[in-house]
Amino acid sequence: MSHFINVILPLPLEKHFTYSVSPAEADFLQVGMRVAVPFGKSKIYTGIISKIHQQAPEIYEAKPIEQILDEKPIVTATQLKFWEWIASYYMCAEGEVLRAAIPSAFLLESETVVQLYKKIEIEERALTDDEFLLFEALQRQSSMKIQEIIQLLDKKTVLPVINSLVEKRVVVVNQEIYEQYKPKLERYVQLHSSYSGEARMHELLDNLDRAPRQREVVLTLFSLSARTKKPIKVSELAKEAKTTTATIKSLIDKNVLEEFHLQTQRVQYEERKLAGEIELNEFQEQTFSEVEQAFESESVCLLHGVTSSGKTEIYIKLIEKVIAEGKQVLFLLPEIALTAQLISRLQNYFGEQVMVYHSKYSVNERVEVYQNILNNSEKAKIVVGVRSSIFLPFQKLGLIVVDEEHESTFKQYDPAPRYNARDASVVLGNLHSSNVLLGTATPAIESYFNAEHHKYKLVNLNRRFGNVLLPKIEVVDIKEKHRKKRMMGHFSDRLQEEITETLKNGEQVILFQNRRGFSPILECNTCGHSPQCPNCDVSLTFHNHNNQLRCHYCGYHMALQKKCMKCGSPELTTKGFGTEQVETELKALFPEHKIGRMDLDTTRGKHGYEKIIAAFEAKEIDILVGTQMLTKGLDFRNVRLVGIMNADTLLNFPDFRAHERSFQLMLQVAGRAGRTKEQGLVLIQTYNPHHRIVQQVSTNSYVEMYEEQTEERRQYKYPPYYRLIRITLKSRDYSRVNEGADWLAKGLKQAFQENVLGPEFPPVARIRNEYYKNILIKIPQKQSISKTKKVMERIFTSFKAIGGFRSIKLVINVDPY
DNA sequence: AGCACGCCGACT
DNA sequence: GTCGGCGTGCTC
Repeated sequence: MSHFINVILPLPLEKHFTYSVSPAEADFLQVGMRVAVPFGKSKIYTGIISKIHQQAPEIYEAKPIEQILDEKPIVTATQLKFWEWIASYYMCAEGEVLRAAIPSAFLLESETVVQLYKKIEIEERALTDDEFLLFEALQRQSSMKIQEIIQLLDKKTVLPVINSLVEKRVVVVNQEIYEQYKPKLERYVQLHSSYSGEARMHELLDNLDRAPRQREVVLTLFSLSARTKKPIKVSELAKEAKTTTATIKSLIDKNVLEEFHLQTQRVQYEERKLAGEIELNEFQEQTFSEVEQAFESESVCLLHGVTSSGKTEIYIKLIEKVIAEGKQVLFLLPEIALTAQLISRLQNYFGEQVMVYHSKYSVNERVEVYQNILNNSEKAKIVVGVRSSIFLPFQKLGLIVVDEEHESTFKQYDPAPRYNARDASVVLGNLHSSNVLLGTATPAIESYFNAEHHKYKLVNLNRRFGNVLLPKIEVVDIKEKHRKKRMMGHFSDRLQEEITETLKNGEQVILFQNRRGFSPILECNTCGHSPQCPNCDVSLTFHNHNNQLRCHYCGYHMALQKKCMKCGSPELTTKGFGTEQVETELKALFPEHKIGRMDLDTTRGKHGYEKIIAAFEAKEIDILVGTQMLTKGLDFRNVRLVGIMNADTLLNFPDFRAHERSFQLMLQVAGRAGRTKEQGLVLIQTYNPHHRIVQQVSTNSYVEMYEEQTEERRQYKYPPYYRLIRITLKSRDYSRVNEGADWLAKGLKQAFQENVLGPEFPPVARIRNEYYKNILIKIPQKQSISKTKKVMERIFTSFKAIGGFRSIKLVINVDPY
């Protein structure tokens, strides 16, 4: 009886692939293990076993596997079910989910390398120019990857060259497999075995009489090993003996010492004192028991707690209970870098039981976190991470906390799977029979809607911690201020006044400037032309710090032009203003105060955020100017004033969620003010002081905002009443996109009638020389999602069957955000 | 996705 | 006339 396995490959292919295995292999293998398999002509991929069976495929012969890569499964059965759900709900291949779900170091892949054939005696004349070039290069470096050869020869098709050289027996082609995960090894030393025994030791010390440094090292080693009984690290010994590793090395070379390696954990935390018990105040206590009660009847609970009401303490108490039951906890955050404060609070409380998982970790660090969770190790009881942490191999998940649940960063945009970690964690919670807590000061309309309609439980907490008053919010009408000439640049007299006042009292100021739609561009005063990106349909934005014009979409950049590129006029102005301009104006207005800026430009690099935040906390900065980043969970004690430079750019964004987002953003920024006893102040500068959202922010009326917004959404058929699926067509060929989009929209309209919108060009219709066009499908609540998707798939299949459309890429975004 | 096969334009 | 471009099809 022959045996087979089905394998998921990390490729955007719908199917699983079947390989043959020997009876012994079949006996050893388990679902969830990795195998290396040949795929196509010459490539080797890592796949995950999804099924072990004995049904021989009928129409082809299964290839045998190349290699078994694991001794036990690295993917759990629950994960496989979860992947299946993600793939079907978000309309992508399971292979794409696999790519996103496990650390890339687990997915070793083969790469074609070209090497010289052993004994080469060739007639150089028999080679073409390209062949000779490659031959020469291979004499300098022993092996080359295809990509390197493409660069070397500067052409796209290099395989004919290589094949011809193979035929001429000049080179050979090999498949090199890269195991990417390298355990971190620490160097240890011990006395060489030949020196055991007292006599030999004395002899050794005598011999080292003339080398006092080395003698010292040996003596230190004795005393260290007597004290600790543990293996001695080279670095430790060097430090203790006050010598360099070179001295130790010479002892190793002399065979006095013996070197060995032990695997260590890369992800380590310094030991810290654990914080004591957390005392909940009366309102937190009340909320805590409400959440617990909620979990008795419903597995998902939405915690709506005003900013700085102390949600974190409640989370901690809940987590504590769950880990006491021996279960694991997943704590999801929108972005790690911005929430260092929260992480250290969790670590202070739970110590080594907390593990952090995010994209700035190296591939190796991620493997270690993954394995700790897989083994349900004590070090990974609580996992704090960004959206991709929903894919970690939890064994027994007891609670998922989604903090700042309204954040759009929980939705992955590119590449597939385009999942929303908040929504997916509800499904994940289901698979684990675990509870899910969604926490935020400004719930997403969808979440609040679910709570209202009894899908989730709702718990409110509307007291700030320590009974701090909510900040006073004041709206400043800048249209009027302009009329009365009370503006200095972008600062109203009112804002200047309050900044002065705040600084006088030694308190700090935060100024918020939305970047979107406000990036400065260069414009010609004579003809109105502004420099465009050659690859995308956008104006280049001006970056002061390096005098460059830059494209946000493709990264194209050029030096700042002195003359208009169209008419040659030297009169150029920068239009629009961003954080940089705010900063410049501030420096002029408050020259004697330190001003800091926090945006994408200043926070680049691994510790960019931390530095600025630390400087602000240490009061080295008086006024902090920044973008969205400022809204995320930062807890500054000394901020009295928060200024929103211009609310209108947020409100006028062309998106059905613009109002909801503006409300959330403004309220979140406002929450940064007055976190201690004194009441804070928020000034909102706007041209539309009577805008409903501005009013609702100033009175902190979430429910009112929710009701108005849902009514609008109902009327215009948007979520939460309708589900959305957006299809984007991409192609280098402009007319092809148009034709394809029209065809597809027509087909979809036959099935879904008026619930198909478009096709429409997005605001930026060309990116990296590819044209984009969107079609939007609205799905009424009553309409079955799975049937809708089936119909869509069918239409896509006939779309792809049409000759000219095959080169058009289709991007499907379910629940776009 | 990656790679091979097959068909048409700009160069010797 | 070929070389090199990309459209088309397949991968267990």
